Amino acid sequence: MVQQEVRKGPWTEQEDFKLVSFVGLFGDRRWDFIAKVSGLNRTGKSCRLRWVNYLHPGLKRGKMTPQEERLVLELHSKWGNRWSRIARKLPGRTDNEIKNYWRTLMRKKAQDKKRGEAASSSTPTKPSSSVHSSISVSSKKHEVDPHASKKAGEESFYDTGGASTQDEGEGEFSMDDIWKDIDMSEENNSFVYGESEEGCNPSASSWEYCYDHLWVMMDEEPYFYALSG
DNA sequence: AATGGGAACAACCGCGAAAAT
DNA sequence: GATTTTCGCGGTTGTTCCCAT
Repeated sequence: MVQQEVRKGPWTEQEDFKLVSFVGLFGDRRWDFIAKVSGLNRTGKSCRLRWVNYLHPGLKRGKMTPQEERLVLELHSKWGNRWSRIARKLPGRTDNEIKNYWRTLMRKKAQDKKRGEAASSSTPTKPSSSVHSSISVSSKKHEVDPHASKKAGEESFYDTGGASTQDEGEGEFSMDDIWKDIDMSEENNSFVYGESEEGCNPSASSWEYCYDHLWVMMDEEPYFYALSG
């Protein structure tokens, strides 16, 4: 049998739309099934990743807040590289995001250390540029702002609040539209999302989307709030 | 104005665990 | 109970963007 080649690489808006639609229909569990029926030539794995890290509603985007940064450091010291576990304590953040953040932080630290050593052996007065103090990594790039944008075309696309300003033609819809669309089709019966009993379906990251359209944590109370509150 | 380096983000891969058959 | 399939996690790499020089 001739198998269609599996697509890889960046997702298009059309693909996103399809995926969101099918997750709305079948829930965010049966990835292999969704990958097949949706006609996306993607693996279930790829679909899941895209959903969890990017399309999942309730995701925060933009730079980590100082509280989140602190929490990540604290939890990492406790649990090590248990990214998914750490992510569960930071509502709206994904393990991938935290992992990336941590990696960047460590790299910065390493570099800084190196520079510091080099400086002390040659020109001792030279100040090191960035992160010497452990936490405040807030870089010049993004302010502490959930709406902080990064790449052009992305911010508006995934930021449910923003107007769509995509500049690379092709897709004419935004995530806003996608969610509106889903909402419309689900409007009458909560969020179809998952055929689980209560109309709520525990997702991989232990979030739930319930009748009232509120995302709530499943397993433990959001540590984040406890700490920052 | 051009360019090089660093930071942030997106996505893939491999492996192990859990669930289904 | 054994085998197969699917899912989730952690590690890694590639790409894009921004800032400083």
